[in-house]
Parts: sequence; structure tokens; C-alpha cells
Amino acid sequence: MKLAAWNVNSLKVRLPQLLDWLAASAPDVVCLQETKLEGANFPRAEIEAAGYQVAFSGQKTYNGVALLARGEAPADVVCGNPHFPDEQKRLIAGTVRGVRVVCAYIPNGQAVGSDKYAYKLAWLAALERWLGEELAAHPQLALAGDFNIAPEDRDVHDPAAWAGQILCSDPERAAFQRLQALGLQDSFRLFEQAPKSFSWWDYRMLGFQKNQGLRIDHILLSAPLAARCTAAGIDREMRKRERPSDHAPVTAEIGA
DNA sequence: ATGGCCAGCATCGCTGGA
Repeated sequence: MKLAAWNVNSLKVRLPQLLDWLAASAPDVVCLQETKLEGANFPRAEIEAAGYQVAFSGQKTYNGVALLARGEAPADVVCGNPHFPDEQKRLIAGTVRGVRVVCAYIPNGQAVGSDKYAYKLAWLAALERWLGEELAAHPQLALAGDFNIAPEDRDVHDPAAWAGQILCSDPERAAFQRLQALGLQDSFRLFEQAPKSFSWWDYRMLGFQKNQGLRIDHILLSAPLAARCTAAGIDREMRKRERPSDHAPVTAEIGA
């Protein structure tokens, strides 16, 4: 089973690319972030026509997450974190083929020390608490999405320039490590990977052309799923398109 | 040259992203 996560930066704009990518890559489960759509505008019919059933939690203009599952509806869907009342639609979970899939759009944080940074750290602490419970109930669990955290310096094109900055600060990285301490493993690092592998590139300054990026989109797997994981990667093809999302899809393959 | 982009909402400039 192939799991994927993609921050589409507006599902309205990126729908043609999403449909192309579903056809080309045939993922079994897709976690979308930044759909930026309210329920009535969600392109359910187009996605169902591509063979996927959907569950989503959306709002106008900002945020918005969705789960797509090929050939079946995600079961036991939960929106939001019961430990963190939040107007912002950033979390949705569902079960597909016995795997609990948690799709997260972790806050950006804007700048270290800002109110949004405090919100990000509080959001992460509540996520850790809730995931501890989810893992106890669902040993086969994947946490996938836009984490807005580059876990290590090798995930940053220019670690000196980014040192201590948003997405790279020690408290953010410590929060990522606490998620790992729950037993979640970074699927990408289970395998040999090319140096300077990134999942996001700034639209400005020819970021993608120069490969000046960050690896901030991740698929974390519980130990039983990590043991079944046969491959993990980042699909740069969509980032080469006209009018791309600034994020590339990330994928993990789970064997039987 | 210390900034260059993009999406949404709503105009002809702002917020937010990362």
C-alpha cells in the first residue's frame, strides 16, 4: 500500500495536477494539506471519478486537510484534536485497510517568539498527547503531512542561514523528536537517500531551480508499519509543472 | 541587489505562507 502526503496550496488551483498525479502514481491513501476550501466547494465528484473516496475538514481561504482512499471510504474519521480546541482545520484521521492514518497540517509558526510560534508549540504538544492515545488504540499508525519542521541540518539547503530560524529552531526539532520518541519513525530515513533531498522550495529566488529547499513534509510510521515499509521518497515531478504547489508529494510504500 | 513568488479576498493592497 502506497501512502502519500501533499500540501497542494489550494486544491481549487491544483485539482488538475492532483488528478494527473493520482493517475500517474496510483497511491492508495493520500493526505492533503492547505486545501483552502469549504465543504460545499470540495471537488468530491472529480476525485471520486478518479477512484478515490474522501473525508475532509475544510475552511475558506486558510488551512484545510483531506484524506483520499482508493476504492474505499476512510473509516472512523475524526477531525481535530480532542485535547486542543482549534478553529483552524489542520487535522483529520481515518482508518484504511487496518492502518490508522493521521493527516496533519502543523502550523507554520511565522517567526520564533511570535504568537503563532507559541500556537505551533502548543499545537505540537497537544498532538503528542493525543497521538500517544491513538497509538495505544491503533498500533499500525501513520502520521503524514506538512510538519513545517526540518528535523535536521541535512534537511536544510543552507543550515547556517536557517540556524535557529522558524522551521529549524531547537524547540520545533525537540517537538519532532518527541513524536519519534512515541515510536514513530521517519520513513524517509529508513532508506539511503540522495543528499540535499527537499520537499519544499520557495517560489521566490528560483528556489526550485537552485534546489534551495527544506524537507518539512514527512510520513512517520509506528514500529509495526516501519517494519513493513519497503520504500520512501519525494516526487519532484509536480514541482516542475507550470503553476506548481511549492511542496512536492512525499510517499511511503508499505508491504503486506 | 539583503529581494525577487503565489493564493485568496477583494480591488488596484493586504494577509499568510515558509
